[in-house]
Amino acid sequence: MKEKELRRSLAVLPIGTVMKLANLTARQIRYYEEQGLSHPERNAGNRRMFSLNDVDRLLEIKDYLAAGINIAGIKEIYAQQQQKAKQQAADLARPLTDNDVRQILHDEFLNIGGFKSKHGPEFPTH
Amino acid sequence: MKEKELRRSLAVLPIGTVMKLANLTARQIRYYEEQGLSHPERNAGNRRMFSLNDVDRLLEIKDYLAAGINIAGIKEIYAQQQQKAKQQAADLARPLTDNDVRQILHDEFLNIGGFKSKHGPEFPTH
DNA sequence: CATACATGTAAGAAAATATCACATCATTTA
DNA sequence: TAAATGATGTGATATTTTCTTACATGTATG
Repeated sequence: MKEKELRRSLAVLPIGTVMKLANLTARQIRYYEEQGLSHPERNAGNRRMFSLNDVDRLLEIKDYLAAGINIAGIKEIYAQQQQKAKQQAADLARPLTDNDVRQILHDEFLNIGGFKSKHGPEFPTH
Repeated sequence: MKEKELRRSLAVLPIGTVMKLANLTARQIRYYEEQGLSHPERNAGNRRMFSLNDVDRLLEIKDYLAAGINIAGIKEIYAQQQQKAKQQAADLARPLTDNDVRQILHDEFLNIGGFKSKHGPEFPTH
C-alpha cells in the first residue's frame, strides 16, 4: 500500500502536537535534530513540520536513550542502518555486468567442488 | 482495528495544515464550524486542532457545496445521518424485553406459515 | 575536580491563529 | 428593480506558538 506510506511521511504536525504525542519537550526534540538524529521539514515560515514517521523516529530515540545508549551511539546505529539500506538499494539497482556473470559462474563451479565463494555481497539471483 | 479509528480521531492538526490538505481558506473552515458543520477541538491556547476525520468532513462539505447544495442543505443531511446513527445505537444498546422475545417468537411462527414480519427495526439475534 | 552530555530556562523576534467588523458579489425575494 | 441573504474576502488587533541564541544545571566519567 503506497498510499499509506505517503500518509505516514506527510509533514503535517507542528512541534506542539509532537511534544504531546511523544511526550518530549521542545528542547529535546530540537536537540535530537541538532544532533542529526531527526530531520523534520520546515514550512514557509520556518516552523518545523513533522510526519508520523518523524514521530516514530523520536519515540525510537527516546527508547534508545532510556536503554542507556547515548546520542553518539544512536547516531552510529542510524548510520549503519543507512549503510545497509544504501547497499540493498545498490544491489537492487545495479544491473549485472558481464563480469558479474562470469564471477558468479566461476563461483558456481568452485561450489560444486565444495569450496566457498570469496565474494561478500550477494547479487540478485533473478 | 480500533487503534486506527483512534488515530483518525486524534486532534493533531493545526488549521494551517488543514488549509493545505483540504485546499480551503481559514475563512471557509471557520465559517463551516460557525454553521455547525464541523467541530474541531481546541487546545489549551484556544487554537483549533483537527483530526483526520475532521479533514474528511471538510472535504465532504466542500464536495456538497461544489455539487450546488447550500449550507442549510448540508446541515440537514448531517442531521439525518445523526438521527440514523442514534437509532442504530439505540437498537444495539436496548436489551430485549420479554415482550420483544414474545413478538419475535410470534413472528417466527408467522414466518413458518410464509408470512412476513410487520416489524421494521431488526433486533440483534444473538 | 574538570569535562562532557542531556536538558532546563529565559529573552526577544517572527509566524500562526483568534475574533470581530466590514466589504463584495451573486442569487433570491419582495 | 431594490433589498435581503449567503458564502467568502480582507483588514485590524490581540494572543499563542515557535524560532534562535545564550546561559544554567545536574549527573556521570575520566
